[in-house]
Amino acid sequence: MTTSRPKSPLDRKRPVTMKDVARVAGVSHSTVSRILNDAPVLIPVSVETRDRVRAAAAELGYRPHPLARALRGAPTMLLGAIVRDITDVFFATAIEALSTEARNRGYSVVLGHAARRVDEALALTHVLEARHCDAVMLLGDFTDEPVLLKDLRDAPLATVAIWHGSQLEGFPSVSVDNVAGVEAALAHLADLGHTRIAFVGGESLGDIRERQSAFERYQHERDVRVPRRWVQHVENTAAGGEAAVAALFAEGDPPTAILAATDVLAMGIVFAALSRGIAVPEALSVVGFDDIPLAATTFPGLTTVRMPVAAMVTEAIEIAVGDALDADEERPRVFTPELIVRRSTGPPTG
Amino acid sequence: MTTSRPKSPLDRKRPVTMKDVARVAGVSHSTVSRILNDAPVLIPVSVETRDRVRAAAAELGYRPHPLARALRGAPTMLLGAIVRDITDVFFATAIEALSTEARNRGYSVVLGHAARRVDEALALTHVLEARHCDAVMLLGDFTDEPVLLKDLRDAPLATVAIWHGSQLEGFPSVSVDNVAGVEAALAHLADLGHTRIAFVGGESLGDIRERQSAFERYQHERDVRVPRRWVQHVENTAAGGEAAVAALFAEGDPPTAILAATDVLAMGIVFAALSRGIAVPEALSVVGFDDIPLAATTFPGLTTVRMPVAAMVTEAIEIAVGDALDADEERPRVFTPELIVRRSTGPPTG
DNA sequence: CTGAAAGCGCTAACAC
DNA sequence: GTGTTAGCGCTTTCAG
Repeated sequence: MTTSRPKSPLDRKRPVTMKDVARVAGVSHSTVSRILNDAPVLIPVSVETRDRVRAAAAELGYRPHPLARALRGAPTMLLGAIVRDITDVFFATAIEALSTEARNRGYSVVLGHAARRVDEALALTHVLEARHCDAVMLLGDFTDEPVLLKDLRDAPLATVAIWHGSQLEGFPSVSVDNVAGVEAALAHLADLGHTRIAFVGGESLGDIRERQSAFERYQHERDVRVPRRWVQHVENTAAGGEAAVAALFAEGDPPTAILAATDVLAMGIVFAALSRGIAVPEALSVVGFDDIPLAATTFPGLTTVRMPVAAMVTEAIEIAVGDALDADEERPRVFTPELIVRRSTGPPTG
Repeated sequence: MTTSRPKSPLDRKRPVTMKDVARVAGVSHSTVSRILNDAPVLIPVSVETRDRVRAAAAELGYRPHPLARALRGAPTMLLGAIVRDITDVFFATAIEALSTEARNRGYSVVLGHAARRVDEALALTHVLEARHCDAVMLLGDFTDEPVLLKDLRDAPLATVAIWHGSQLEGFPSVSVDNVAGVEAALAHLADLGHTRIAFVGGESLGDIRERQSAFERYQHERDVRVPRRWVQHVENTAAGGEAAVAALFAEGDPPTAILAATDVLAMGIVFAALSRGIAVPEALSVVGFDDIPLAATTFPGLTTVRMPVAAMVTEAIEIAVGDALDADEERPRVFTPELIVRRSTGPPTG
């Protein structure tokens, strides 16, 4: 009796059901359910049967079948995450945070991976119809995937948008105060004595766009003339950073500091600068945005605007599945980022 | 009729069921099922009814309920992915590839995120019991989570291990030929004229360990004496690379080339070298492992051993859910990596 | 060609 | 205390 294995790898065939447990324990199907779900406090069950049933369940290696439960109306405890590009380090970090926070609440994350499908129309058909999530979170900007958004809007499914720039459009959203972040960064550079500051941004989507306008407005308000060349649009990769540096330092009159729209870009910039003998921060200060893990461990450590990723993600989950059932709470939650000063910024020399 | 919206955002309450469609179309429940599932080729259905039903379904915005289907034995089309650390760029890339390949086959990926839970015993309880996946893939080395592995082994669930070092242990596995990769890298360095080669590796898990032994064996076989200091163990981050460079160049007698166990490390090394005025590749050649996206775009481009990620992931999916039902196909599939030569390696000078 | 009915595994009234 | 029953939404015989 005690030597029987709960389950051999071979009976992968038919999973053990409650009925099996019931048969072995010599009770009914529903009694098993009651016991295994700990309803007993309310509806008393004899200790004896309980033990018998528990033993049987253990012996057979019973595992509840979540689908059947879900069919009865129980939540699936699955959170859909549709992310633009999980290859982007920032979003990978965000997914990790999402996964962690979700798990703390008993949820798991299923990846939507909408990323650039041509048959964009199918995105939802797959993500939604086939995957029973309790809610879905949009990570990043999806304005260029209107079909997805429409489907989501029409679906009987709680959806919340995170980092979708600030522009809400039918979904509750969680975003970051890009203006505050940019201002903190620029104020820091100004304090150090910089006046010749360039901006480098990736694709003009959501947050990136906001950061750029914040930059331009800030400088404009202070009557700082920013040469057109000092606002660079490149790919949001390290290579993009390299390209930006190339452009910025091609002619004379280079900036003494660069505000990059993301840390990935910033790292590319630092890398490119170092490799052409431009000392950081002595000859060039660089500040990034996001505070991805690499930002701290890279050398020199990157001064950056930290995104409160965990808090934002937590809030999003709360909105999506939380008890805060304030119906149409569509007002955006905006979080304030924090400037982290490391080694990549310093006073301009010369 | 034509102006009725399929569904207002407000009836998030009760999803439209087949019964609803049936009622509207004036047919039975099961007829709807037949039509909407295109069984009609075999079991003919009058064109008229079909159209009527389709119209009704469209009008009501009917969406099949996947759980009910799954309950009937249909696969859930969900693939569990348990990954050590999704923050690791390499694994993030792998997840992306997995997601893409999975989607090509109609599957979605649910993130297990086993990463370092103290209550490791619960891992499976959550990952498995609550999430009806058709199969699960283990990405990385999990030898330090025996409970997880045991649960998985006992579960009625196809599991395949990818990048778990080579050591199979009860699961079919897909891995990479680390020996071949290391040999290619070392041969390349030797061709360039290097003899003073160091190895830098992260935590001694799975693949990393294999790469280190491959390195040691290769040198040993050629009677190359490797000072103990030339095999560095550091954190698998850019900071780790920095630490390794610090150690390697602390005393005289530094190597002229470094083989890093991962690209992240290699990047840290290049970064650290550049920042202390050690030219790459003139004064120091660096080769990485993995070929993460950053490797190509970084400056200088990283010479590295490319991991055939997509192919490996595809194979894993094939094994897990494919038709290749060769029962106990537990022989490991091993893929051969390919050396990609970029700018971070060159002949030693001086 | 189409309807009735059973049943997937589970929970929750509602009996006894 | 415990068994019976119904039903979640869907597919699938089996009868017409």
